[in-house]
Amino acid sequence: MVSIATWNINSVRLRMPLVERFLAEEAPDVLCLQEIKTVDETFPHEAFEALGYTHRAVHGQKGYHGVATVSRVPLREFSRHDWQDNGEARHVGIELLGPGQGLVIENVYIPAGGDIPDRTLNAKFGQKLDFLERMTRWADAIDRPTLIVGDFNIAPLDCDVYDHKALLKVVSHTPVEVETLQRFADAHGWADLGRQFIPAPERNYSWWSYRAYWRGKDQGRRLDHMWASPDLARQATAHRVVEGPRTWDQPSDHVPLVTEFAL
DNA sequence: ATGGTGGGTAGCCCA
Repeated sequence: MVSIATWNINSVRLRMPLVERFLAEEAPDVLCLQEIKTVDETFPHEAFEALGYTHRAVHGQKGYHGVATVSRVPLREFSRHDWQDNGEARHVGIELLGPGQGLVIENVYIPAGGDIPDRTLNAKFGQKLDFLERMTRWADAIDRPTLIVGDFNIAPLDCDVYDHKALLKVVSHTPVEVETLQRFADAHGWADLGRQFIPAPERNYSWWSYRAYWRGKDQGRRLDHMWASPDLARQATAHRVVEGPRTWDQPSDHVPLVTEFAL
């Protein structure tokens, strides 16, 4: 069995105590982090190594964005894509070398897209859609079992948000984003593991805004995803959303997902 | 009724 987790940590240095608790409790073999907000030189390598996570691929950036994949099983860095061609660190791909040998894990942080869902008024929204289009062309050429995980910043299904109608004009749930993400899904035939194991319309959220969480109304959205190649999806044996960390001290606004594979 | 919270960086940008 190989277990793989993904978590938008929103500053790995600030939240290392939460990461340590999560690793102690869930013990995934591989953890894919997004929004580490630091570069390789200031990444908390020692803390991960002390817990046995001695393998890593860090694609960091000072202050913003940044992704890292850490592991207690051997891996090698496989690729780094810049689908906006603007230098932002939003992807790192690895290949497992020991248990799960040959599996490719793509760790991605899709741009949030700003506040206004109109590319003529908000360049960030256009950049988000363009990022997805370029990912789609890339995915069309994938020819080996691959798992893609991360913060997609899109909640695709009606039941992936607390109020579908109210969020139709809110970036993360607009029809044009959902349609663009669907074209990405179709390009490789990705299986959405979150919904393979927690079928619609069951409640399934991974993010609650800092602004609204205090209201206590469970106004969540499913922005984080784990998608598998068709053959790999059949080897997935369990999947869970670990909501506990959202209630821990100084939490990320996202919670981790974990999938287990019979590999 | 158009706020609210949070992180990193530097004298605001991003989410």
